[in-house]
Amino acid sequence: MNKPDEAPAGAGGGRIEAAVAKNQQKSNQDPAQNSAGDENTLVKQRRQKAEQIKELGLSLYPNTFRPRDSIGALIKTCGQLDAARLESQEAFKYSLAGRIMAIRSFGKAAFLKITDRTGSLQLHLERDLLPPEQFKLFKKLDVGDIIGVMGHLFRTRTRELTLKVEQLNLVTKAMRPLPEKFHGLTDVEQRYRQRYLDLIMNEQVRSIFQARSTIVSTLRNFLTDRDFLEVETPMMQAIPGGATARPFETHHNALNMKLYLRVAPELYLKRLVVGGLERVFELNRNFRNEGVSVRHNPEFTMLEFYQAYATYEDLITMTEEMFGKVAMAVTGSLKFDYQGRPIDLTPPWQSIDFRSSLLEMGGVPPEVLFDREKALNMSTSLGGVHQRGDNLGKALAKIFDVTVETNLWQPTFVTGFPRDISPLSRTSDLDPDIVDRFEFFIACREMGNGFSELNDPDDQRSRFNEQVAQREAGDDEAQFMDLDYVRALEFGMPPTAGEGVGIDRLVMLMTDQPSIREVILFPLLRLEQG
RNA sequence: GGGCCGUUAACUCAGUUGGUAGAGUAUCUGCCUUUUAAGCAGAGAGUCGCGUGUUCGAAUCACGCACGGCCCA
Repeated sequence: MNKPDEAPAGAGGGRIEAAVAKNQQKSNQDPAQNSAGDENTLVKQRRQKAEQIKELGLSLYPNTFRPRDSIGALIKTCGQLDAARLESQEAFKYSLAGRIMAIRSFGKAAFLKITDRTGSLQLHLERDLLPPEQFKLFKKLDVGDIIGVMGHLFRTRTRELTLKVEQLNLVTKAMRPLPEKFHGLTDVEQRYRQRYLDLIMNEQVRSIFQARSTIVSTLRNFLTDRDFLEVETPMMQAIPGGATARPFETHHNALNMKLYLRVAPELYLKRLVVGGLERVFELNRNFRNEGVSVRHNPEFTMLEFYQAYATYEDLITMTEEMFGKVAMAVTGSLKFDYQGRPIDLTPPWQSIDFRSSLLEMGGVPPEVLFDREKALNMSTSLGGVHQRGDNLGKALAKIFDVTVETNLWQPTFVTGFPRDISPLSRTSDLDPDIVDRFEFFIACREMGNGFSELNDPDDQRSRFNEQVAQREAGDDEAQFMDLDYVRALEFGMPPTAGEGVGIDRLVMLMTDQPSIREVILFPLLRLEQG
């Protein structure tokens, strides 16, 4: 590890390492230990049991048991068989591994419940059916331990499918107790900090992340089926670009170079289109240095895809299809409820022009649409915060956010965005003030953004210059000049349409979750204190 | 950044007007070979988030801080 005085001069490395050291000091405190260093009694008792298991000649963490079956598969094949049928196949042995979630012991017999990745099953242990040392082992087991078992299936008096255990193996001893079986873990903070416990205890949480995986693979298949190439472009960028957002800064020691975490992959993906990869996509993380809320996490997942010889109108159709595929994969229908209100993804979705939406849904007087001062005044009176240099488009966008967006429950494309808030979009052939761009909204949330790409290098250079001027005027979300990107366009980019979709918000929609933190396994939290 | 709410045993939660800290689950001991949040009898378990103040006395009141949640920006 570097000592602070070895950090490159002027890099602030010493300060960073000091901060890290401070953080580590804070996080070193074990929640199960008090200040005297004594362990919690429950942990102490489990360690004693672990010692007793070792005295039986057993390892606490053997890696030898291989379950041949899974609970889910077993329920699928035998879940419908009656008691007589199960009895007739008593010679058929199953081998399973899983975590003990409940123990109901009667002294000389017991029922356990174990869970594996595919489901839960009840086990029945009888002293007289087990080798004596394995029954001794059972007496030392706790809820939370992971075991491997072999046995045959039967039905109990209440007809529950149950495995009669003929062989019991300890697979992994748990030194800490699980949360209470009935209420589970409900403390939101602890659920996020100790997501493993949340996943053990709450089946609905597991199903959210299974749905997330289904969504991501559905999107991948959708695009690769259409001949898109999946690529990975830099997350550490010397010039952050592709979105209006404040970046995180970092530093590369060996190169002594300031780097930014990307706010979007856009400019790199379009360089690839210049390079002849006419259809590309990237499904990966972006980082934006902004606050945390039910809709925002500083790192979030975005899908961006680019198709040459297409327009934003083509993407509108494609988006409807793509979301339809995802909804069918997750909910089995294009119609489902989100937070108690119906959503219908049946195409075509409604579509509205940006300015018209302000007039019709936002109650904005017509004269405000083309007057920067009036628009800024109106935005401010609605609670918007503006910098002196803010242009008409920015003012209108803020007004849109508070007046129109809140009405867009059903899926809606909004088109005709102002040019001055779209520095990477192609200017409309019909109106120089607007661009060939759409955003789409579901459940009053922006779900994605697409446009015909600006491929005129001179126009792009002047748009960057406008952004630089805004940055110099104090807008730290304005974009940077990227001369290599302009140079790439000078080699010629075919007319291209591109789109970005916020995956976390899509997962929220499809899994009916109100907060982005419920669909991110480890959402950003402040450091836990000792 | 602002407002409101929360933080009590491993977990889920009570805690009255300020008067020595409670329950259920889990744990431990004993009984129990078809239970379903198994049951019965007994026991142990606490830095009441942290700090300062008010008070004879603070989980409880006041102020500050930390962490989290919701709303707003």
